Amino acid sequence: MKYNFEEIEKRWQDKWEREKSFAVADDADSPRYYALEMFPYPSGRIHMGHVRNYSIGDVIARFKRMKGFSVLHPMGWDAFGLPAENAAIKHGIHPAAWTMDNIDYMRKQLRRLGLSYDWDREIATCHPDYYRHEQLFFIQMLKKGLAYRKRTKVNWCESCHTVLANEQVEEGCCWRCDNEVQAREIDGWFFRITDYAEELLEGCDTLSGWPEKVLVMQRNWIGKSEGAEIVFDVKDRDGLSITVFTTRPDTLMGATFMSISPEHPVAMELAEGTGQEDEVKAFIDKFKREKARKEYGDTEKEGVFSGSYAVHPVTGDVIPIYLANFVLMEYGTGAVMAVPAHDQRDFEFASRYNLPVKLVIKPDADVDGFDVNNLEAAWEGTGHLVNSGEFDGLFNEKAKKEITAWLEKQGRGRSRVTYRLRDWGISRQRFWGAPIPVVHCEKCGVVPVREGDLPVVLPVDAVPDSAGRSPLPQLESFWRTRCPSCGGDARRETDTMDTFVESSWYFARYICPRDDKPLDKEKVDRWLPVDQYIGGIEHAILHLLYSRFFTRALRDLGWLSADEPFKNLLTQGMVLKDGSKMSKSKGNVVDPSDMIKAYGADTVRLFILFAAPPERDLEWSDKGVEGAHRFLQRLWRTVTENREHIVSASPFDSGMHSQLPDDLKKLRMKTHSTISRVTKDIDKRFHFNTAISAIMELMNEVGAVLKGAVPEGEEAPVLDDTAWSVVREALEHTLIMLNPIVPHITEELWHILGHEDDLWAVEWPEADAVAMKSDTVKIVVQVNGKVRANIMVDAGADQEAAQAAALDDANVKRHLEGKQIRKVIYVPGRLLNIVAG
RNA sequence: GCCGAAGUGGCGGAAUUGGUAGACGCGCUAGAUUCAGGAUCUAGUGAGCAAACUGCGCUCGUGGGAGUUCGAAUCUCCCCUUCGGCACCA
Repeated sequence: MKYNFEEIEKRWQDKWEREKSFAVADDADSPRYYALEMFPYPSGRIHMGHVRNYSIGDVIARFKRMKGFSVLHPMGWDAFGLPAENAAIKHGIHPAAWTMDNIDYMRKQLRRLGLSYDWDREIATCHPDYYRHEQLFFIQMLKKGLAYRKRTKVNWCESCHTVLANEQVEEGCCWRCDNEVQAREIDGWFFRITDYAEELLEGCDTLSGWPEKVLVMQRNWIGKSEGAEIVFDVKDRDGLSITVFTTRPDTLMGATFMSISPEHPVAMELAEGTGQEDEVKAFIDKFKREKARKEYGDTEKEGVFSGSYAVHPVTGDVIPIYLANFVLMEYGTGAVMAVPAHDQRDFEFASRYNLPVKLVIKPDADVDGFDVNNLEAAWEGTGHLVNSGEFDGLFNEKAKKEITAWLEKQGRGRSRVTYRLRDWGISRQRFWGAPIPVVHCEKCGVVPVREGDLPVVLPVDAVPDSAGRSPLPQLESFWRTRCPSCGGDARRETDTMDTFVESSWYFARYICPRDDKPLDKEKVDRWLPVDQYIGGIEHAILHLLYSRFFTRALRDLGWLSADEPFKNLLTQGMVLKDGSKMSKSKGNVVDPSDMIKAYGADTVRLFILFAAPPERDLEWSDKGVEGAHRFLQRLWRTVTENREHIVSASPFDSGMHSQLPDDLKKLRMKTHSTISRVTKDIDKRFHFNTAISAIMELMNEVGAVLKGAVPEGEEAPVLDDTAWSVVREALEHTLIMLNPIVPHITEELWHILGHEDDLWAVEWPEADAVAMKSDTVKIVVQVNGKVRANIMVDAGADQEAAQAAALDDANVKRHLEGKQIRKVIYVPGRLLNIVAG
């Protein structure tokens, strides 16, 4: 009987589809488990990264199902996005048609992998039935102040007439036309994610099922820092003051000048009437040009004197105010007090412009190369305060609090927490996205679309023009509308939402995918948070942070109760070929479909799960795939060639274990220790590679038993009924354990062995403790820490017995010759170490 | 620069709590089968030393160096390399 994987895989896939085998009931009694993989962008074809992601998820889903859980395991499409627009421009096809074609093709590819999805729950985010709910959320967020509109600077390409995302700006130029990108101020929509900064940060501490790496990245991204705001009056300018933010209020007395961002609103005002106007204006212009090019990061620190002075809030000293290119308007207050003695950036700036340096914190211990009178670098460490008047002698960490308190009392400052996180800009001047559901009315201003009028449908009779411009602002049938408030002429918003908005709540929609309302709270609360989320590390910040925010926003709108969307997260590594990421430009792409055609889905799944643990990068190996295929061939032959004997053998009665001959006891021990090992590897660690290798060992042992039973000159093994029973037990458990990994071949062999039930629905086995117990155990004997012998002792042997047996060993004797035994360490069942000298 | 992860045979990777380093797979070598190739099966496969008996035995070895321990891939410290993230965040 030949292993015809193509025929076998198709037959089972058809059956699963026909019978909706993996559809899950919402109200099942059994415990629930929500297994989810990041849904794909329908780019055209699936790639190996998808295969890996979805194979991992499928093993978990199938395993949990066999463990008795009701498993929710859905799939869908992150279907809005720029590639569809590019394809539209290039091929003159509507983004919707292109996207739907891709979805149809990729759905077939996923089905061909035998993934156990509940396809009835499939969603595509470009469908109005999906995004209409998102539009409702938007309106509710708008009413709650969580969505708002503001004017802000963006990357603008004049020749393409569009805003570019940061990642589409290459060295200051448009990625498409190479035109220089300009900074332009335009209106855009934002989500107030900063309102949740603290909660998102604290939430990180509750995510014990997330990789530490991702949590670190999220915490850094949120970037909380605690410090103080300090108000400096500007000299001779009545009422004008500048507020700075600092994390080092303890160094206040060392402030010798002030640096403000060239974008600071008072920059020009400071220069007026001082004779510095021209220089300041030139500097600001230059800064704007360079900023558009995004070159800063390692640009040299530059600045210019503003012409004005600030008054030190404690000493009353007058310090110059500079414009400095490294001060960011977006962070803090856009102005800093410069303490060159204790901040490296200020130190460099001061050195360049010959500004005074005042040491106010003295290191407690002698520091190499530290000279109070001749600083070579800023001292950013701890120490005690000097040159600080009444604060002298304080430890600097304590001084932070005291100085802040002092300022507060004087009304010159207050403690303040700042976050690096900015509000989420969701406006896109693109066509292929969910329309933002508001209208602009000359009388009423910005008015949300009435909830009953949703969805605002993206027209299917328009395409982007050849330059990539969205057709919406020109499409009168789209934008011309009436104001929901006054009924007068109004213009629809033509911006669409960032596609990350769709992926911020799709995991909740899967729970009630056809519901008329966005979310059925009762159902959603039953399933969320997702028990296991699986995807690439590249989403460590964006998608995962947005989803965490959106979940909270939905919670506060009353749509669900969860705080966090994903309880456990597994970030899988990349699939590499020849040491680097597969890419068209490198020409090292391996197409999953080619592999499935040549070896079958089971082989591809087996290889990809075997080659590396999930979180690590995986090196693709054609030879390795062949090896995986060989293993399945061997499994196939072992079962089919011995089919008759196995089928007629009675199931093994575990009560008979003690009466088995040693070789069969050994095989049973292997069977059950493998069950134990595989269960742990899949359930606790997701280390499918070691689970598979353990099953391979079991197969090797079955093979050895069968081979050993082949009489001289014959081909088939000859065993008695008891032995066949034990072999049957081993092989059937092999099929069960392999089923989540290679579901088709195991299902087929299961039926070949006469079973009529579905293997995927069989209960996951428990290891038999009796079978795993052995009468004797092998222990290692060391002399002075070096292995000198392996001996067999009774399983319960005490140290005395083990030591006696060890001393009986010739090699051990030899190494102990002429030596005194000083100490013996005994680890029962493992080792005996004799220390002698 | 800062933060994080990782360095184990020719390769992918194992090693549960500090207890036989190299499981499993790939590759390679030899043999069986074969006209041949492929496939399959058997044996071997970290580096060395030693050995014409038989069984073996011995030394070294997890990026480098120190340390803790009866015992270290595993724990501590220092250094090197690679990858990833952040990058003037005041």
